[in-house]
Amino acid sequence: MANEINNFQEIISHCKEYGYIFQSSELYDGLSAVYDYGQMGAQLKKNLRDEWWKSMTQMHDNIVGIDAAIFMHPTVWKASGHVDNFSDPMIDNKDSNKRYRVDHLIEAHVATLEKEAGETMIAEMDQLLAADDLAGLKTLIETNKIKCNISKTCNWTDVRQFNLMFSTQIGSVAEEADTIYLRPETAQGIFVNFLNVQKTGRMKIPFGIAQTGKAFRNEIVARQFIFRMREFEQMEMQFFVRPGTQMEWYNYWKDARKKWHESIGIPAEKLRFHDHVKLAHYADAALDIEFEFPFGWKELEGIHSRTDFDLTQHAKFSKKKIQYFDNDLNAEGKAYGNYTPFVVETSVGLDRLFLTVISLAYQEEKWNKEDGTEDSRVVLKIPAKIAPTKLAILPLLKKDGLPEIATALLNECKPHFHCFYEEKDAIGKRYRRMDAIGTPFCVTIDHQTKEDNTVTIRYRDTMTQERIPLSEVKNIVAKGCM
RNA sequence: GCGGAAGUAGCUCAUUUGGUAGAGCGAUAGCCUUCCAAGCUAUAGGUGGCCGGUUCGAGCCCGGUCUUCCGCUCCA
Repeated sequence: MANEINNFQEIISHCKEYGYIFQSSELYDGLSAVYDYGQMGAQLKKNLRDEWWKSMTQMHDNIVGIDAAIFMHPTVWKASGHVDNFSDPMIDNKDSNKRYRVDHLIEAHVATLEKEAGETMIAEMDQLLAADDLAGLKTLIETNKIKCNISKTCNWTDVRQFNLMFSTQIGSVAEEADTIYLRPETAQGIFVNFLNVQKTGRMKIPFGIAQTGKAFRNEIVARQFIFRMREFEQMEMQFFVRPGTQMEWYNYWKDARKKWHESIGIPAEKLRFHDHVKLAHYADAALDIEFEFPFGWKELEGIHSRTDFDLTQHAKFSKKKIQYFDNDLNAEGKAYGNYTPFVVETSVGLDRLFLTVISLAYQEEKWNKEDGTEDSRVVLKIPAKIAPTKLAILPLLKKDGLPEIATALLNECKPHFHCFYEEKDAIGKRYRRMDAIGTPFCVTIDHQTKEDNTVTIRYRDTMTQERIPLSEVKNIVAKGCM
């Protein structure tokens, strides 16, 4: 484990040194748990996003993609339950440093009381919660001598409100009614557009709506590099199904999503399922696809069976009917008719996926050269199809007409994939630089090229090289990146 | 949020008890060489995270603060 932690720090350093990830506002000492993607990182992230987008929307006839706004009507978050569930009064015990949700603490205490006294206390608590009376809640806890389970003391901090949603105002006048939130999840943008997409796209159930985009959570503790950030990007797809079939689709997507991760080079043994025991208020089944990060097994993607909770809630809060008319015939030969679809959600953290790919790709290699001396390199073995730069074009010398041939090759290739051209420094050094940023293919133009129109192609992962026709470079690299 | 550790050049680090900061690698320009970090020359890059205090004098001592990592906690 010590090695792995060490390794994790080296990955973080490497990400910075080679333009993958920088801390946000580093010039001003940084902003906690916010990161920027650099020139290499932005491209890798885009490639991951594109790969996901293609697998969802292009490869499934019945899934379409949308791009909903980050700002949404405030009532959306009341309907979704985020206003109630995302902002909880909390209190800390100063002796044990244990933090409790105030309502949980009081409810646990109530469970030890007589029925009548308990009900009185719950009623009092509800009143205080409704009035946002934080001082009153603390008084309630203290007068009833509610103790911490660990320290067995009543040494409490003040009750504080933690709201995991960021808020801001729309319009220039700061009034209560104008407060809006930065979305804490992208899913609601899909739910509120369910009818728009279904009707304009003439979608038939079962069908899905996919979306990628930023979401924001004011985490109490945000840490572990880009694993838990305050601003992060989700890639999610809501799959609308006929009520009663949700478990079938839940299992379908569970397998489909794991296979997708494997398709971008994540080894199966580094992935596992983790079923949720305690379910969220909206779900009837939920699991995580976990990856073995350098700091342990952690959630990479969530698969949730969200029932009809979200659509029902939005129908209720908007006072509009959100239903689907299903013309398919059931076993009795009658149309299924009107119903509120059930939803199976797949939701990946793009930043987590990025971290997964980088932590798998990062390798330090050592070997002995022919003369017996030791040699080494740091290489990012990013699968070719998601690597930020696909091909480096390197004239062996920057004279004798070699740069001209190289430039012509560059111009031929760059409309098709991302290339990098370099004529400085010894060839070995240039190879190492390409290893460090994860370029899967290098092509070197030398004097022989002028004679027989062949070049050397050098493979990042094996460091082997072979002679290929100059005219084949584009096709070979393009094929290697599929 | 609590506790622990840390912050010196792009990276990795040095700077013995307080006396105005160095190296290796890397980078840039040039020469030479040419298939796996070669050589030579030159150049750039740090108000020691930031603010304050003690001191004749602080990278070093003290306080605060920001950031990161680790453990706990939290994660609808």
